[in-house]
Amino acid sequence: MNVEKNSRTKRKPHAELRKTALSAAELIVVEEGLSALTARRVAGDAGCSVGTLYNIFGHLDGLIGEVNLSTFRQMAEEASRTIRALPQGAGREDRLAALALMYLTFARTHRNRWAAVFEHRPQGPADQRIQNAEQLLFARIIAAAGIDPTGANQAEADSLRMLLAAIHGVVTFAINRTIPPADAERYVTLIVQAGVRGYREMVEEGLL
Amino acid sequence: MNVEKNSRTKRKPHAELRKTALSAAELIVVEEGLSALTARRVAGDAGCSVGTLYNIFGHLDGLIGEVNLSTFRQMAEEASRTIRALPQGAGREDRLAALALMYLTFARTHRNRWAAVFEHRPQGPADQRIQNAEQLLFARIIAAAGIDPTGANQAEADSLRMLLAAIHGVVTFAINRTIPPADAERYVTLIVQAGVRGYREMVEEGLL
DNA sequence: TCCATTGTTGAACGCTGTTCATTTTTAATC
DNA sequence: GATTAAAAATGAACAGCGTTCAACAATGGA
Repeated sequence: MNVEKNSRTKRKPHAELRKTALSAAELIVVEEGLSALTARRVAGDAGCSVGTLYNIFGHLDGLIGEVNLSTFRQMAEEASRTIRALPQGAGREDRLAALALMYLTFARTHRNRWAAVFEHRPQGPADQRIQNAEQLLFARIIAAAGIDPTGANQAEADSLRMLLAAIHGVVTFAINRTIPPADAERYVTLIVQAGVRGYREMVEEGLL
Repeated sequence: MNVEKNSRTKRKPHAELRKTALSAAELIVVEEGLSALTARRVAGDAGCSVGTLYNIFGHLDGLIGEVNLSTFRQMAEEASRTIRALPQGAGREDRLAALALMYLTFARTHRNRWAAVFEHRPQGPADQRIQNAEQLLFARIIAAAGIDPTGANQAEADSLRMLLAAIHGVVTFAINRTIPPADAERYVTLIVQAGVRGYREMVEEGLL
């Protein structure tokens, strides 16, 4: 029996309600996508009022940012797992291909969460914490590719950054434009190979 | 009975207001972005009521789709212009690089219009007319690259499609993540060169 | 017990897309 | 012109959105 709203016998500490609301929000995003996430819906699922939600997160953007940050961390963890699982003697091409395939797999298995990261366009300045998580992920990938992103290798690191953007583009099209799964994996691998080989060739020709 | 079988004007009764509303909508998107486009705003600018707008376009998605279709056609025309301006003896790499740079330039000079195409996520099935325009643009680019997209060259056309997705990814990051203009152009060119050369190398090695 | 502080609430505000009964305009008939 | 039926235009109304905030409840010393 649901005791009326006036009965606050089970008061939850602020931190706990925060976690409850976040879990509720994540569940909504996972199951129904970002567009289903509304303040009233989260409040209802978390068992509090909209006002309380705003006391905790300030704006709804703050809550969404929190969900996306969680997604990003999950992705970073997945990347670390992939890197650790690499064979000892794997070359740069194989390493990057493995990471690119991981990204494709992540986007597919966590479709709504992944999409939410790019669908969400906050009004104000970009969330610093998400940018930090993003940079950390990039740094790990650059390290995994065996590149020291300082001094003379700056250009190499930058070009890898562009390769990652390219992979993101291919994955985006693979997700949104209904490309057959087998093809998508082949193409993601292809773009990595083409990128690495094309880059190597240009270095050898002295074009870079 | 109102029977005017021969009257062309009668077939599209809203023709004039439709154009006015569309121009108003495009202006709003260009100057303030897709998020500023609301039914009441367009109705006010076009000098009609919201109801009339819905009589013409059905849903707001229909109006947005119309704006995006216009954007796509503009882009396709720009692509044709770029292709026509190519030197006679230009190779595939140069041709695709020119088109990729055109895409980057278009995204930058028509930022809000370009963004609207990808920000808009219609509920129902994808707009067939936009998909047609998209396919036509792809076909032109494939032709410009000197590929016959039939029979044995199918794989080559498909890999080019993926290269275009990659370019889109790089342009997206260049637009949204504030990469210095000079770098963006360099990277777009780079990804084309790397893609073409990497692909060629793999063909020569018999990997494809 | 009193009180200041802190946490919670939900009605209310202005906005959104969308609908539809009502009114206005149109055009063919008399 | 007058009549009239069909077509087109209207805008108030509805449900839902993010967001605010005066009012209320709970807490923890004094």
